[in-house]
Amino acid sequence: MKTDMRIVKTKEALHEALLTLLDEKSLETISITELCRTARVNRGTFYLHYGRVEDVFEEYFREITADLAVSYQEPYRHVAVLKTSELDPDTIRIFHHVKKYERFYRIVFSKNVPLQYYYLLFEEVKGLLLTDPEAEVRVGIDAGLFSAYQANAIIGMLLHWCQHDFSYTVDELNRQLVRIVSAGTTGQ
Amino acid sequence: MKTDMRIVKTKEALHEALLTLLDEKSLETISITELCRTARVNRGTFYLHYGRVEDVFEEYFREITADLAVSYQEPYRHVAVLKTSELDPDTIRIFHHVKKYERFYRIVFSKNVPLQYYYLLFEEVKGLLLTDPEAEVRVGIDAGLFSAYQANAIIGMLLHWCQHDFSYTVDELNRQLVRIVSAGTTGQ
DNA sequence: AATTTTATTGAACAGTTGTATAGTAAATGA
DNA sequence: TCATTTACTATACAACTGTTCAATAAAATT
Repeated sequence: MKTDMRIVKTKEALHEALLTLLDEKSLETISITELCRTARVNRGTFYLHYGRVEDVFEEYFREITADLAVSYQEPYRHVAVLKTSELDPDTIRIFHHVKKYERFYRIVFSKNVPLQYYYLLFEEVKGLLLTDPEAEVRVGIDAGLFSAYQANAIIGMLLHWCQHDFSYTVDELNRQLVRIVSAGTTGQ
Repeated sequence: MKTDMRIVKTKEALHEALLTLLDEKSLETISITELCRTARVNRGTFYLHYGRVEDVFEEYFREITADLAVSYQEPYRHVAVLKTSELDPDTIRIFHHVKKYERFYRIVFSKNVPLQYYYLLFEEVKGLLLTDPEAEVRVGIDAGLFSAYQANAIIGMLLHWCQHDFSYTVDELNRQLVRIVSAGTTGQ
């Protein structure tokens, strides 16, 4: 059975209202009452679907992280983007993606926002690494631990990028990632 | 001039009350009113020093991350703990530290908590890496970006550890880190 | 010990939160 | 098209939030 049209309408109204309000103020300062007033949705209805304003934002952000995955799945020139060896700056798509949705990632990485979005991104990037064709696990290294290490390392670059107001160019970051990864940590 | 004794007393009362309440319920569910009632501090007084319950927790957590730094500064056997080369499992202290304060890190890494604590930890670990005696920056690699990469990679392991209910032993993690780092990413 | 400074208190305010209930409206499916 | 199901609304409630204020108490300064 498909979802009730009324639910779709309610959610769309809340999504739209959230975007409108985000143009004026920060996510933390948007109250449920205010969001519902803007969306012309009863506050009780809100609680039927969500618990906090942040949950509405999360619904949005899931679509965005899905875009991240999609851009990797298309096999044209973006294959094996996060291959940790034989890494080519032109095949790395993650910085493009983040730049494209910079406005959202500024929110995701802002300090008063809950960790839930961070985990969403973390899981997404880990997933990309695990579907990496070169996933020949090294002996003695825990695969889960390793992908957590690698994925979060890249997110660390994103955090740094955001902290510096996204002032690096995408190409610059691609080159830096290649250097850091291919330099490894032993072969200085 | 030193801080007023009344302020110290008020803050201690709030700290104590927060610990008491954290034994029973999660951080997000503790209201300002409840915290003040427990601490026997007027709610208006709370707003004189803090804005949210989380800010009281942050004050605590700062002491804990300070302990992380201290354990590295003592030059006995813990020197150069996060040296990225010549890494010895016995010199790595970060997993010991996190295990010691597991109760706090469970909160810091829980999904409804604001990113502010994460950044506190991120900055602390980055600081440890930057004071690394081996900080001979490789040519063409941005030092800030590199330490962000490395620091967050390690925190990625912590996230994974927490997600798996801290079931790895400290020694196991130390060994894994050594393997991951010293295997590098090129020399498969 | 007396004076000045300032942290804390208690009270009050409008607005928000989370929850519940009964009535209404709209979508679904036969 | 009609009956059934279910999402939505309006309203109400107690508790919490963020802020302000005059009064008080307790520090710091002389």
